[in-house]
Amino acid sequence: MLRLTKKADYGLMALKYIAEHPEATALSAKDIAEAYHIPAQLLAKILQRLAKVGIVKSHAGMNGGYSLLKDPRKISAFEVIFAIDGPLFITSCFTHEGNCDLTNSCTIKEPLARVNETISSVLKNIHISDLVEEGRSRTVRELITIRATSGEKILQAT
Amino acid sequence: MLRLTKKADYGLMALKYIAEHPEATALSAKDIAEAYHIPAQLLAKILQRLAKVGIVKSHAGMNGGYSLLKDPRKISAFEVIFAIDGPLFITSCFTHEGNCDLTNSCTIKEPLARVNETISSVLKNIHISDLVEEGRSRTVRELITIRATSGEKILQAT
DNA sequence: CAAGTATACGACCGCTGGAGTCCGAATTCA
DNA sequence: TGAATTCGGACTCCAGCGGTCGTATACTTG
Ligand code: SF4
Ligand code: SF4
Repeated sequence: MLRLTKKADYGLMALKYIAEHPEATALSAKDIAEAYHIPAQLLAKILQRLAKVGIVKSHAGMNGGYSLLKDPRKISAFEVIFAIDGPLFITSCFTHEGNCDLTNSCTIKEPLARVNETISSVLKNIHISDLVEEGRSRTVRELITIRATSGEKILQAT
Repeated sequence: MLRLTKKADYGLMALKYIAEHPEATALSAKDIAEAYHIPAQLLAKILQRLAKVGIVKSHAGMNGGYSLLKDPRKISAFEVIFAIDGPLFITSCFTHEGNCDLTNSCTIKEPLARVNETISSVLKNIHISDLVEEGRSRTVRELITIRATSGEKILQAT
């Protein structure tokens, strides 16, 4: 259930790695791949996707590589995942709007859409700068505070 | 990204349907399947899974079917999804503990685990009774209130 | 300019796992 | 007993993920 693709995983790792090495003007895909023992070619493709949406900048030629284009604090996990895996969400109706032929008879669609929204906002509030900080300062208390109240208490018609 | 399986989807729909019809002692899988236009056989298997974990009770024989075993308010979306799709989570390392061979070199694992935790708690706070209410009282303000603060502000070493 | 090194990009492929089907056995009601 | 129904596993089908390859292209250095 609810799996995050490995590509997105790699993408986040790579971004974190780049953010941790601001001294380098550009980091080649191969370097990053070797640092984490992940297939270089695959990482390259991922970074290309990220370059396309303007998260990262690519420098061709020797001593080339990738460098951050945006402030690490401004890059949310959401947009990274979105750029890599596309607009795929839990409901599978919702985004493709109506591929699931049950869209009208389904009564569960709307509540799930709200759950969807919730998860999205969680991811949107996580930035790769947070991941970097995570590595430096040990034992973090809480990265996210979430308070999801039980619903039925808030549930009231307007 | 982050897809919820259709089986889990169906499971939630079925449970909601059963919860909406407390007058019936038992509802056959076929009836529910026809109501939502989903394959009956598949739904049957889903309900069997739910019966196994004690969420629902199966009655064999004619006029048989399934009935809720627990209070709708006590059945969380989390346990339903868990029962159907198994312990599959976003990280894919985390639960299978160490199938991803990068577990040690990966620096992103822990933050993601926390995200995982967050999403889980969201699902745990949603019960099928909420879904039923959703259908009756129109225009619900908010089923879930979430406040995910930006992390870095809370981020402090102990 | 030419060589060498890097990314760019699309085609390609094996395989896992989700979606769905089938069928025989067990169970219960009439 | 017989009809109706669930039970449960085995099975097929196929989209999509993870990963590879090859070629085109762009840049740097000498
Ligand atoms: S069954 Fe309902 S919630 Fe699920 S994909 Fe179809 S319309 Fe959306
Ligand atoms: S790359 Fe890291 S976060 Fe992703 S599955 Fe492997 S250990 Fe877990």
